[in-house]
Amino acid sequence: MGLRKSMGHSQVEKARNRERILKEAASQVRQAGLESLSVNKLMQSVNLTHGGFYGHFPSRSDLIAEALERALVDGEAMAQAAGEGRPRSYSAMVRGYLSRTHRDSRNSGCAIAALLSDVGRADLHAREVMTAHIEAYFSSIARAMGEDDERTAMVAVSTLVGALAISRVLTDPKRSDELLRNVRDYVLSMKPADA
Amino acid sequence: MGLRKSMGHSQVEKARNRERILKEAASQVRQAGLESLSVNKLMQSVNLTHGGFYGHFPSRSDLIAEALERALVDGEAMAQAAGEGRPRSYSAMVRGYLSRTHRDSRNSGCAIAALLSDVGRADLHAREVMTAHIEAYFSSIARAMGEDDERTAMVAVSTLVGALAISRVLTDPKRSDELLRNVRDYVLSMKPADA
DNA sequence: TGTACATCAGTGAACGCGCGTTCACTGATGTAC
DNA sequence: TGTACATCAGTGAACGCGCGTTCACTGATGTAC
Repeated sequence: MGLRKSMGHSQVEKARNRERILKEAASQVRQAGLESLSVNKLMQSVNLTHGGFYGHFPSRSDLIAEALERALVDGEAMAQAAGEGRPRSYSAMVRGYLSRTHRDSRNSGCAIAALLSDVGRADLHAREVMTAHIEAYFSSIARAMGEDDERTAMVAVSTLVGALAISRVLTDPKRSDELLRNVRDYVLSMKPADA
Repeated sequence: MGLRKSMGHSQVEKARNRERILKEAASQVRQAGLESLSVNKLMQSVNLTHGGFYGHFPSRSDLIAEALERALVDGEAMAQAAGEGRPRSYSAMVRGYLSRTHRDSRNSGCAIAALLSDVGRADLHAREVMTAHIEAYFSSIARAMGEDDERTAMVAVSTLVGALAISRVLTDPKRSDELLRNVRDYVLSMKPADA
């Protein structure tokens, strides 16, 4: 039938479409797992046809790798959003991370927690991508704690990520809230006596 | 072609085959994720044909639910194995959980860590199955700590599970080992002054 | 113990379906003059 | 500014493939006598 409307054929439009595809892919991957991504469904959900996909990405697996990176970056951007330029305090980071809001917004929150066990069994490239973001998170938490070595920060990150992921499994909302509160209070107390 | 050999047609054999299918399914699910399970491949890997599957399970999704439960039970059995009847000490539990051996044996270790983010986005039934095992793990760790409430145990479990899952993502083996050691030492120190 | 036969565990061809990927095509874009 | 045309973003039919599931069939099991 040809083109349905006056649809975009400019280079600007192409770049915008690539961005829309990637953003949607990052969201879908975070919601349903790395391997859940379907080229057909993805293109439909940004109102394009499946054939056009290959003008933007060489293959589904390349897209997945980029979508993982994007999901991780988006998660960090969200964490810093409330910080208004300056780095957020340790307390604000922990409270935000272990909040009910974060637990309930899987399509925009921390992608480390959302894709942790998926990436643990994924190919080396995916693991490299996430490793870089985990290391960055270690540093970021260490800085916020005011520690000069990362040892406590590694523990704190393990606890934050584990607790958030577990809170998404527990079926009783009250029990899940309770876990978040308990762990939040504990992790807050991990920071050495304040400045 | 009919049957290839004198293959099992007895009820005893059927029960044994069901068990083989389920055990293999639990292993595959743990290795590659809940949704990775393929009826064809699964039956091939236990040397049966795909059609026979439906004599054992009503559908793929029923099998997945049973395989998840099995994986969780197997993981607990493994944790208790070294205990020789008596419950293992807190120290032994933590050291075993955060060992390189456990990290590297994904097809027999703790299924909570292996399937954490998968189940976090799975259907209610899968979440219920894993919730029961998480709660049991909270209790088990609380008992081993000698605590009368579970609050510290919830933190310890979050930390153990998070650290194990992260250790499977990190691409540098030395860095992964370092994480396991740091978290192990920290979690060991969470037990209140010994009896 | 031996024979006749109903049961049923497992086989393998067949089904419709959705997948990732390819490709000839369409028509708007944007450049050359 | 206006016209001619090469480029190329996006379309949608088609491909081979593996999937979950069904089913007529085979032949060993195990029961009735």
